[in-house]
Amino acid sequence: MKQNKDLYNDLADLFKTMGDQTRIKILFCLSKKEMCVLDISELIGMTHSAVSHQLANLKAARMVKAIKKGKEVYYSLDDDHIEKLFDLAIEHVKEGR
Amino acid sequence: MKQNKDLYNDLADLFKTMGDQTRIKILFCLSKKEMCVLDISELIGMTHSAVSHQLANLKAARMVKAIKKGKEVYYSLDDDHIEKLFDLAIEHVKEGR
DNA sequence: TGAATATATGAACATATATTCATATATTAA
DNA sequence: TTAATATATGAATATATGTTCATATATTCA
Repeated sequence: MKQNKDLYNDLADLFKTMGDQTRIKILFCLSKKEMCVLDISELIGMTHSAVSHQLANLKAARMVKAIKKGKEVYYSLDDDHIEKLFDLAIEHVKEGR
Repeated sequence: MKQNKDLYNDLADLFKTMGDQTRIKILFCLSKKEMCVLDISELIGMTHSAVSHQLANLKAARMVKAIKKGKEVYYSLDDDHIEKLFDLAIEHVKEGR
C-alpha cells in the first residue's frame, strides 16, 4: 500500500473537505453562480466569520477560487469535478432511501 | 435551503465517511476483491479492532456489505457508485499536482 | 482624513471522532 | 466441553475540527 500513501492522503483530504454541511451548502450556492461572503452567509444563515473560515478551507483544498472586485471577493467553483462528484453522490444517497 | 436539509446532511455524511485514510484504504482493498477483517488489517497494517470499528462505520453508511462464511465475515463494496466516486476524485486530485 | 463596509484571521471553546485496550460473542476443531 | 480463532463492541484517551468572539486588514465613499 505504501506507494499510494500520498494518493490516499489526498483523497481523504478532498472527501474530508466535502464532509461538512456548511461547506456542502457553500458549494451548492457556488454551483448556481459566483457569490461573495455576505451573499453566502445570508443564504445559508451563518455568520460571515464562519463562512469566511470555511471558504478559506475550500480554497486551500483548491475547490473554490476567489476574485477580488472592489471591496468584495467573489468565489466560484474551481473546476467541474466538484459538481460531478456531487451528482454521483446524490445518486448514491437517493438510491438508498 | 431548507427543503434540501436532509440531502445536505446525507451528502455530508457520505463524504465524511470517505474522508478518512483508514476507510479509504479499506475501500481500496475491497475494490480489488471481497476480504475479511484479518486480510484487511494485515494489508493496511492496522489492528483488527480498528479495522472492525471502521467496517462498522462503512456498513452503517451502506458503503460495504458483509457476508458471514463460517468464522469469517467477508466484506465487499455495496455498489459501484463508490468506485466511480473514487475515480472522479482521483482525477481531481491528480490534476492539481 | 475618517467612517463605513467587506473580508480575513488568531485564539478559545466545544464537539466529534479515530484508535487502543479490554472484553464479549460466535464459530470451528480437538 | 475446552481451546483456538475471527470478529464485534464499550469505554477511555487523544486528537482534530467547526463555530464564536474579538480584532485586523483592505477598499470605498463622504
